[in-house]
Amino acid sequence: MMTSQSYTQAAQPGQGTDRDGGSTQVPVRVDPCSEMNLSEQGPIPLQQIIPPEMLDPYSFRSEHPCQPSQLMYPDFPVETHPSQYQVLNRVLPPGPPTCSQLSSASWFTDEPVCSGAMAGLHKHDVIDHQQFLEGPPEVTPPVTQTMMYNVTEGGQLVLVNPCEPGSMLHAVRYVEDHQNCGKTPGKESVLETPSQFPQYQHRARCFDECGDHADIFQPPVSAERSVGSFFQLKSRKPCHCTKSQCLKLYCECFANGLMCINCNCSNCYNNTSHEMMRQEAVKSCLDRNPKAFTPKIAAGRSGTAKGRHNKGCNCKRSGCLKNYCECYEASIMCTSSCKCVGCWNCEDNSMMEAKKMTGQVNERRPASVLTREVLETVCACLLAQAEESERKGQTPAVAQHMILQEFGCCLSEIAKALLK
DNA sequence: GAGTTTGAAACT
DNA sequence: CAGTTTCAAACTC
Repeated sequence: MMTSQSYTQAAQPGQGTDRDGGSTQVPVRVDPCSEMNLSEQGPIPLQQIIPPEMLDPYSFRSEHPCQPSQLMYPDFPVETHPSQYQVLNRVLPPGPPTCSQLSSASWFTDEPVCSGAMAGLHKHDVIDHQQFLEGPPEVTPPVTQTMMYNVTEGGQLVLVNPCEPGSMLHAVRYVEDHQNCGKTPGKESVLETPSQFPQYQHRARCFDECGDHADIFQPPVSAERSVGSFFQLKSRKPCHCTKSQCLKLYCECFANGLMCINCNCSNCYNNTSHEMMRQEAVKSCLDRNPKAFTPKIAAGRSGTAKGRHNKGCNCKRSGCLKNYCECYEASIMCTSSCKCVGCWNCEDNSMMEAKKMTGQVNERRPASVLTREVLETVCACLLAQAEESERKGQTPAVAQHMILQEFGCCLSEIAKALLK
C-alpha cells in the first residue's frame, strides 16, 4: 500500500521498498525546463520529494500489484473514474518499455497511439501533453506540447510535463517480480498530481487480466461509477467564474475535480500556482459536505445506461425541462429523490406512484399524453372551428374567440388525461 | 453581447 | 433546518 511515508523517500533507482518488498512508488517533481531532465543520467537530481502536507487530503493506495493505485479522499467511497491526471498502474515486461507500453500511458484511449511521436518511444520520448490533460481528442490533433518520459538507469520512468512545473507528479517504476500474477513483468505506475481529485480515477488492469494492451486504458466500467465522467472530461466546457476564484463548487471545473485549463475565468485559483489555497478549498468543501465531490449522477442499477441523480433536483420554475435542471441536463428522469415542483421530467406511472407515496408533487409527463394523435386531433378541432366560423360569416374577432374557446376545451381534456 | 432567469451552493 | 444571498450557467432578446 502506498503510504505517506513513501513521499519522504528519494526516488533513487533501486531504492525504496514497500511492505511487500517491492519497489516503492515515489512521486517526484521534475523540473520540466531543465535540460538535465533529458540527460542520460535521468531526472533524479532534479526530483523533488513532495511532503505529505503538500498533498491533498487523499492518500494513495495500491493493494495489489495488479490493481491501480488509487487516490482516496478520507471517508470517500472508492469509485473508479478516469482522471485528468489519471492513475495508472500496470505491468510492464522487464527491460526498456516498448512503444505500445509507453504510448498507452498518455491517456486512456480506445486506440493506444503507437505512431507518430509515440513510435519508437524509449528514452525521453514525447507524448502529447494536451492529450494527457484533456483525454483523447475526437481526432488526434497535431502535437503542440510534449510530455517526456525519462527512463532512469534504475528502470524508473518519470513523466515530465514541460508545461506544468508544479503539477506533474508522476512516478513510474519497474519491479522485477510481478508477484501476484506469477509473471515477471515490471510495473508501471503513473501518479496523478496529488491535488487532482480522485473522481476520475482510471482502473488499469494486468496484462494477463485484460489480454490485450489496447484495452488497458479504456474507461473503467463500474456500476457505481459516475455516468458521463469520462465524457464530461472529453467535452469539458470552460468555466466563466469571476467571483468564486474557481475554488467553490459553483465552478464546474472545481466541482468536477479538474483544474481550470483554457477556461474563461478570472481571478482563478484553481490551478497549480495556487496549490495550497486549492487544497484548503477542497478541504473546506469536504468539511461542509463529505460527498461534495461525489458525482451527482450515479449509474443506474444493474448497469443501466441511464443514471440517477444522487441528491435529486429542486427545480421550481423550469418544470425540469430546461438545462437549469441537473436531471434534465444529464438526460435522466427525475426520481423520487427530487424535490422538484411541477416536474415534467419524471417517469410516468411508477415514478408518479413513488412521488405520491412520498407526498411530492409531480405531474405526469406530458409526453405520455401529448401523443401525435392527440395533437393532430387538437389541430383538426381548431381547423373545424375556423371553418365553421367562416361558414357562419362571423367576424374575425368572433372567429378568433371561438377558436380560442375550442382550444381551451382541448387543453381541458388534455389536463384531465394528465391527471388520470 | 447584455440582461434576465434559474437553481445549486454558500451563508446566516 | 429553513430562509436568504451569492454565484455561474442557461436562456432570451
